[in-house]
Amino acid sequence: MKKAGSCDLKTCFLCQFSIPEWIAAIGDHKQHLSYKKNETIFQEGSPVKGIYFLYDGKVKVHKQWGAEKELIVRFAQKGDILGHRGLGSGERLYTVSATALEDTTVCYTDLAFFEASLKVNPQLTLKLMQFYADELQEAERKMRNLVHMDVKSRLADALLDISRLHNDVQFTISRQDLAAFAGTTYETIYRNLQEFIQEKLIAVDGKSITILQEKKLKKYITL
Amino acid sequence: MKKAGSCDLKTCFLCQFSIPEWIAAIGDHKQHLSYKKNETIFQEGSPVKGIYFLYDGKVKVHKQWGAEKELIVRFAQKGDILGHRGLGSGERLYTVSATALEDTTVCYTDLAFFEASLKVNPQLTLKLMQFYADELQEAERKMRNLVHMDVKSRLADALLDISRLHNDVQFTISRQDLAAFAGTTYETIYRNLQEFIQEKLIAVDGKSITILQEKKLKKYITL
DNA sequence: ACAAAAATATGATCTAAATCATATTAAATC
DNA sequence: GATTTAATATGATTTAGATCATATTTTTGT
Repeated sequence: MKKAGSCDLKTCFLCQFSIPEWIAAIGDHKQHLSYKKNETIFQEGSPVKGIYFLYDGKVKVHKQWGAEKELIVRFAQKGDILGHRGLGSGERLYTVSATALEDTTVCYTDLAFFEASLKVNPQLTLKLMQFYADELQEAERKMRNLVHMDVKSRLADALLDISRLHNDVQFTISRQDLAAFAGTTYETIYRNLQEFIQEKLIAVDGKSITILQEKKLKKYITL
Repeated sequence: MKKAGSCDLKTCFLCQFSIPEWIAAIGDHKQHLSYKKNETIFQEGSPVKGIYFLYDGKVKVHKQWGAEKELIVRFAQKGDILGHRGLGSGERLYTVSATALEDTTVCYTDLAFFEASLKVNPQLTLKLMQFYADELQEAERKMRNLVHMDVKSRLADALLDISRLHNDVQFTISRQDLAAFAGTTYETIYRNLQEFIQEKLIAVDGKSITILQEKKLKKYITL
């Protein structure tokens, strides 16, 4: 990680929902940081010192299990807030890790300033609350999928999810990460991807995946 | 469901975190409702008209899957807020159902009034946000458990969780609900409960379960 | 109080998906 | 640019847990 210039004060969640008078204060407090691919931005279990906003690049938010196993909880993109899970009523520890999937720059705010921002900007608090509600809905939907859907359906869901995020039928992701996101193993993802390719629902070229028949993929989910 | 008297204006989440001047307004807007055991308070997929606060009784918050299968996301208790998952940025539909596990009374507020309350009481908004953060952490922890822990460990976790909720090593729950909470089937729960009984970690009498050795149960989780 | 429905108990069977094993290829690092 | 490390490919084997089947007990509605 190294420090870099400053951000445009427009893009991130914090700037977008703060009152104009507060933006200057944000400028004073924000730090611009950059991370290389595969670098850890913060680690599950370590104390929360601040909140991050993704400025450029791609980040996975994930939980570790032992040495080998992980679960990817979310992929974050430009503008997204990172580290807000630490704001609960319990101990202030990150409950997830964040790792750069490509070279990434983020804005960083220490916790005290972020909490001050919440006090000053009711709109920000409200939006953040709404964002939590959305994430909670999604987490619980995924929980249900893990319990009641088979891997192939979960893979279909994951692919559509990632496609929606990228706003493109084509995107790039490792099988490993896909497995951690769908809540299964590499081998199982490999086999089910093969099936989707055979059925011509997707096309694959290296790490690049293209969704060919969104409709049919969707049918796997409502089963 | 039938309407009943009014509540004490002290217990619920809304009253607890609103400024004193607002309490009168709450009194004017709140409705006291009562539900019999097994009655549905609200149903997944139906439009959100308001927010509920559990005043007395016990409620399960759950997602349906097809006709037979469910996943219990949370057990709610006195004071707890219900229906807040519907406050996300998307369509205002309940994403879960709430069903009374015993005779229950709740306070009800229409959505407009609740949103007004949020505007008037920054403290309430902040507390609600914190509550979301906690629930999100918990949901994601459970997701990880579903992916990486076996049923026996998840059952141990569920038992400890419920015990913590009731603030008692003894509590009452159907095997069916236990299965839906641990994300597995009745039969598997039955068998694993037997094992715990054999190992003398718990004692069971009808629907009543007593945790005998909390320490040892906990060990199952950190595996 | 009684019939119908739901929950529980328990064994037998089946299967999806995890694990293991081993090449091959691609990517990062010094 | 060579070497270590990580990701991918693919078959074989194992296993946890779901499903099925059926009997008994407990609840609940009328």
